[in-house]
Amino acid sequence: MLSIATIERETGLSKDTLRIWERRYGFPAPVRLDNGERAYPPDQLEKLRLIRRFMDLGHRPGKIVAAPMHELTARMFEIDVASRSNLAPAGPLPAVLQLLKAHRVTEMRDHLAQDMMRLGVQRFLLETVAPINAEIGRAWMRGEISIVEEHLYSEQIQHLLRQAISSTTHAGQSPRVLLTTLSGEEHQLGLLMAHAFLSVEGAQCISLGVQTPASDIVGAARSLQADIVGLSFSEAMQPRTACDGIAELRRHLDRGVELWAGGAVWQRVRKAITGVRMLASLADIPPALTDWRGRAAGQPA
Amino acid sequence: MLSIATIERETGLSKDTLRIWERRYGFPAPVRLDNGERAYPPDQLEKLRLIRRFMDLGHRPGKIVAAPMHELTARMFEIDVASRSNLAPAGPLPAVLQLLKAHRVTEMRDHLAQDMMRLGVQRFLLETVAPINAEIGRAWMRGEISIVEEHLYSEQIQHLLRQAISSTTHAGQSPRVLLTTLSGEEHQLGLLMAHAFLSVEGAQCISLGVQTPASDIVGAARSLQADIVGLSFSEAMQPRTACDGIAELRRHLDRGVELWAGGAVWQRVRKAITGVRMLASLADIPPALTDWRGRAAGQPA
DNA sequence: TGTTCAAGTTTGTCTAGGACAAAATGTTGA
DNA sequence: TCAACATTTTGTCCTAGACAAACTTGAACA
Repeated sequence: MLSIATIERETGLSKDTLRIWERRYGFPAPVRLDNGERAYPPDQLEKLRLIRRFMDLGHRPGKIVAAPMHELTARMFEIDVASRSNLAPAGPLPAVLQLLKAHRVTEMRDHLAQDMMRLGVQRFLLETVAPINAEIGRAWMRGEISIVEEHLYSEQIQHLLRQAISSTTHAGQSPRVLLTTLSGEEHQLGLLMAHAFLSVEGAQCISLGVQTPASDIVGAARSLQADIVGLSFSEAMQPRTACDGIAELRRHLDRGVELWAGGAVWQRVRKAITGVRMLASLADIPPALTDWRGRAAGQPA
Repeated sequence: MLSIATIERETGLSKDTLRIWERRYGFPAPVRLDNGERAYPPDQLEKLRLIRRFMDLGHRPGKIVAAPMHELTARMFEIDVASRSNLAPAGPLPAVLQLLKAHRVTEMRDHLAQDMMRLGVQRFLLETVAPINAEIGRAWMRGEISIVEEHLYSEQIQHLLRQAISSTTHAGQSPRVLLTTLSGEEHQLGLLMAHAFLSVEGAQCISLGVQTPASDIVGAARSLQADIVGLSFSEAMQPRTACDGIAELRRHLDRGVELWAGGAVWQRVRKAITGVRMLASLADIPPALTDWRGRAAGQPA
């Protein structure tokens, strides 16, 4: 039996949201301990995870929270099938995933390294890493892989990407991009992917790692003379939180500094935020850079 | 003016905690918007950050939350002076710190890289990285450097160490060490230093990164056939929490698997825990490895 | 002097249900 | 087809009380 705090941590749904769903839709329906606290059975956590996936796809809670589990799984299965046919068929994906599930780490790393060499960093990121990330996310939702596999995979990718970054030129390139995530966003992988992508595009990246408070970012952008501040948001982040955080930062950041916000969250956010460039995919980076360089050439300092 | 959600994100203090502190200690004391919502002035965020530092040092809120700001800054200053006298300043330290404070990242990286080449990975870790880490911790306490500098430094060291790790042999070495940290311990640097150190000592390391739940570690050690599970604890961790966590893990871990606990916390812990090897410094690793190899040679599988 | 145990205090998390603004959706008219 | 307005949906914030876990204190004992 799981506490409301555990459910919040595991699903990313706030305690307030969990309580109000219970009041409005009758689900989740935790049993009560003697002291009146909610205690959630594990299968309700599973259903909440599934609901979370629907919400991330843009569905609204009123239509899905009260729906029976079998209906949800059936509908999600259809979506899975549909989305899978979109993507580049198979390729390195099943092989890497199988090696991962078998905990054959060394072989997985070699496989990925070979792929990176074959495709180049950018295509590797777009055609191999991004799809595998997505598939791992789905597999985790389905309970097919555990935290351990996720960590193993993440570590290997980190090693590869940092190697790629190390081998690019560091000095004197433009634009200068300051990369980080806001407090509360602790996912490194998206940030690192952006770093690698930008580096091979010839940008000069300075990464602060994850979780830099907004006020410190303002100061850092100034003292490091960044042209652009790039923030990464993971898919798990609430769109609301992301929007608030980035709007707050935009308000304090110097006018001359651009603010780019990357990550899958932005696919779910419609409304643009003034002065912020939203990059819902790594593929949006090259045109954004071309843009910037055009403008920089037009108005030299 | 900042909302309660922003304060939660920036300080890591939950909304519930912020509200109850206000009720009990009279601080924070946000103004109210027309609709009754709390709006915090930025200087209260600053004080909350300082309070957070005290809490991380083991202080309790009742004694510090209501204290006036000047008293807190004064006490923090004393703590810094006290901690400064412990260690003598050393060789490459001032140079790197100065470059860091000046945000001359590229030069700092080159300086560190050169040092690693000159000394070798192990001496580099013991004689350069560890002292600089300590000095940066103190400087941060003193308020001489900000989170930004800490992040910049940490990123550069990460790059260097991962490069070092990549260049070691991966296959077939012994012992097999599974490296990670427990949930709640999110500091990567110590883990990565141990990883680099063990790798050049000829151990075969598999890192899961930070924050792996204890139950998952048990399973991972089994399926990855680890000889040793290595956990890293940062200095910020409470000794009590560290002891409880590691004892819990020892109870569930298979008998045949050794458990090594590294990090500066163990200098403050007197009582040994049965079945756990405590390594208060990186320098304790070589004898521990020699030990293990002696035993492994005596009792071959 | 140091350790162990019980009593007392501090502290964070949980509860309930009401209120409201922002976002999404539905409806009307140009 | 698009813009403007009305309605519904939805998440976050509010107050204030309760309680258990964590920590501190003090007494009793080795």
